[in-house]
Amino acid sequence: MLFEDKLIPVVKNAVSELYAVQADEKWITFQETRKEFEGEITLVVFPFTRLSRKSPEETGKQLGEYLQQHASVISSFNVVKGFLNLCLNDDAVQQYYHLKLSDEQFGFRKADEQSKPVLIEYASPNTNKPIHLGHLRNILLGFSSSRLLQATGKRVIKVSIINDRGVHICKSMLAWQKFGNGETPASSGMKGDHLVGKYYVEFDKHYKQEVQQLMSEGCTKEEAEKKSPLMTEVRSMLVKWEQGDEQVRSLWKMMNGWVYDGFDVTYHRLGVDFDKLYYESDTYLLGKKMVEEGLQKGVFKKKEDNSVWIDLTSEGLDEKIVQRSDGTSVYITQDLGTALLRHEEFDFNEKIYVVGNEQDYHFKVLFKILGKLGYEWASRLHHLSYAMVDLPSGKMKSREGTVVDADDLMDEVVTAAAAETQKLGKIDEFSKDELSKLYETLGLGALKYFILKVDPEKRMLFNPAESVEIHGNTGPYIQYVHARISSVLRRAQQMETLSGFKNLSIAEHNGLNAKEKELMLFILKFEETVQKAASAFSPAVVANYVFELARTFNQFYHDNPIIDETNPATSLFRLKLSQHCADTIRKSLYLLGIDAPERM
RNA sequence: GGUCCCGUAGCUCAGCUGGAUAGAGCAACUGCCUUCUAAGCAGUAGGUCAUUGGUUCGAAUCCAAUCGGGAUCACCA
Repeated sequence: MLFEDKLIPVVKNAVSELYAVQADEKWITFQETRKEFEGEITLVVFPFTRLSRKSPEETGKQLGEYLQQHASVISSFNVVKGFLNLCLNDDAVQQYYHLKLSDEQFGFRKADEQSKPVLIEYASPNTNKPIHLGHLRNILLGFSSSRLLQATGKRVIKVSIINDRGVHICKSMLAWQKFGNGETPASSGMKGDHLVGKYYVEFDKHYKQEVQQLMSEGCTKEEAEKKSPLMTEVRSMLVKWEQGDEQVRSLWKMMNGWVYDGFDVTYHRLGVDFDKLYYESDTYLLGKKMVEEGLQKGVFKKKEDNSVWIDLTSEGLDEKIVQRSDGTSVYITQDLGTALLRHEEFDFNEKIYVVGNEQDYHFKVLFKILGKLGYEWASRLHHLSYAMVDLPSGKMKSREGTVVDADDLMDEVVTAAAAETQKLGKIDEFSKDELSKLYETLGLGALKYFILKVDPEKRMLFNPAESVEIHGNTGPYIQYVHARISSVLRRAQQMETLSGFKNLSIAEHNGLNAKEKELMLFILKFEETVQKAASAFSPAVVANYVFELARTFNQFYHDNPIIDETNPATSLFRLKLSQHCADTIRKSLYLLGIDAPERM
């Protein structure tokens, strides 16, 4: 809460002077004054009534008088029931505002290059199919969180682990060999990840036919799935891959290469990136040493069949296998290995895994095991869990073809943004290139905002129609305010009387009106919003803030002339305020990975 | 069945470290553009904060139980 540091000591003094008691900070709760009352900050007085032995109203009055006299930031007060509403002194607000906003980086902390980094892992796709809506929430969340962490002064390293090996990719490879007729992204004009995805589907189709066939010959479903010649071939392909068979490996490299090219296009269009990519084919064998180590330490135990387990029943969890009876590693073995590898590589302070909440249990176990193995950094691992994305038609299911493809989705939102923009027509001054860039900015702005505004741990409903909306609580609404302010600033720049405003370090103004003051206070709240969002790993906090900020500006704008204001001092003041507002919107959107257009 | 997450307006979501008469947006209805971008602003209407009990001066917020939705408990990843 703004000004809280200044007010808390005064409240403490008030309590000790008035009631001869040492005040506990827990008793002091400030909140924003509700709109219908006068003032900006409210102190809840109920906790003090037992000290004063007076009614809440009288206690409030006593405290209010004390604060008015002893806190320079308070100009007046009023008491409503048990609430002491404090009015901030205009001068104090202006002073504080100028102090804070004189720093162009207001709200962002500089990274300490000496500090240990924070690793954040997101995206982590499989290479057998293109990126879809579910990944999108992951990627946007991860990327935005990385910016949030950076803004709080942390050194951030963005990583991804690509699940590039296993049965799934063998299925695509086999289907391509059998039915592909040498088709390539170049020959078909298809994006590589989509092409490989097509053969994954193709495999499934033929495989199902085989299973049907076998079942009609009297097999049970399980038998049929085992006996299917295609599946048998896949399994032997996987074995060959593990043995390093040259033909299989080169096919694998080629097809994965197509997929990576496809992913790059998608990431680039989304505006996200990574500092380092890891491939599961390089890491899947890691972790075995740790199993050995764990056995020696007695953390794990071996069963008769040679499989290795950890017993977490005393922690309220179950027994968990960490190595198969044939000595091969499972998912969690690999994760143990990669965690250690990355700690050795980066000596990270924290590591954040952005992974869906269906893996909550997995990460609980993973962190527990690392802790038991004695790695002190295990306590600084964090699973940034997010809930699934639903469609109006229900769950997304790849088998039922209800998956929303990320590339298609981007096309749709951009097309919709283009249509809306053309309908409104304000685009005479735009070149063709500028226009297509604007459509991208707006379409992706709508999409990203729509996804990020929802708290990560809440399930979200993705309604395609709403995701391209441009009115109300949407990305384009916020972008619009930025464009609007930019337009005013451009005009001011051209006017002789106002053109110097950009160099104005301080634009004081006598007597703030309610909207001016509200806007200043709202801009000042940016700093604590960033901190709060980062510590909660929740871009939604920033999204909600910037929407409110945009709304507040529109209200201000509606009945406060800026360059049309006849008093030049007021005009300059409002220009400066508008500029700060645009800056803050741009910074907020930056944290969400959304661009802020100068014109729209 | 055990464990975990969620349940707020017709719909999508804020608010959750306890504080005032629970807020936005969409959809519906009504006003406001010869004036800095109307992708806007203002207003009307819409609520048993799933239910019940508990803690408290005070509960959407904390605790317990119940109901509803989801996830997870693989020698899959």
